[in-house]
Amino acid sequence: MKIATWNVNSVRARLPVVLDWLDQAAPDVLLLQETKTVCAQFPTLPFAERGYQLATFGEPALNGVAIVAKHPIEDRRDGLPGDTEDREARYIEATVGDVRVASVYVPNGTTIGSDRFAYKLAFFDRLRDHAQDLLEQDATLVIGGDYNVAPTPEDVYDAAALEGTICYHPDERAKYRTLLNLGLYDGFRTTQPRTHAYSWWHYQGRSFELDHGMRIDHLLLSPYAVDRLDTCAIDDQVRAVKQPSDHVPVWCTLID
DNA sequence: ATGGTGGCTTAGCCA
Repeated sequence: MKIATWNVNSVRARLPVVLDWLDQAAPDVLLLQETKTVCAQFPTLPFAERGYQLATFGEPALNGVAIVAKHPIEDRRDGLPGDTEDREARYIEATVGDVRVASVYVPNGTTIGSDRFAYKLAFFDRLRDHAQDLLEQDATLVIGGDYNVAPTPEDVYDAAALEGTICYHPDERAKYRTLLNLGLYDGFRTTQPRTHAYSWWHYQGRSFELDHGMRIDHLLLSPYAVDRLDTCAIDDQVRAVKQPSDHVPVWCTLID
């Protein structure tokens, strides 16, 4: 089973790029973030024409997550528990085949010390608590998404320069590590322990040409899932297409 | 360099 995650930065603006990649890569499951649309405006037809089913969770203009799958999407849940006031569409989870999958869009945090940064750290606590519940049910679990955290110095283009800045602040890295400490595995690091690779490059300047990127999109796997992990890779060539997302797909294959 | 780029929605926010 091939499972991918991709922050597309608007599914409507990115539709041709997403469909091209889908036709080439043919994943069984694609976990989308930043769809930036209400569900009624989600372009469902081109996915259906390709034999994919959809579960979408959106809001106007911002955020938005979705699960795209070749097989039936069952027992979905929209949103992360732990804060009834939180209306942002950042989490969707469902069962596809014998795997529980989730698409998560962790808040960016904007500025260190801001309200948005506090929301980001609190979101990580809620994600950790919920993942713990799923692990206690012995789920074969894959949580893919834009975590907006580069975990280690190997995951940023200039660790010294970026230390303490958004997406590479020690408080964020500590929150990300609490997920690993539950017993979740970073699929990319498990299969490629020392590869420097990025999943996001800023739109500004010549970030991609200079390879000034960060690895902030991750597939986290439960023990039963990582037992079946075969390959994990980042499709960085997708950043070079016309009108790209600032993120590229990250995918893994699980042995059936 | 308080800029730079992009999307949504329409000038300001969020990333």
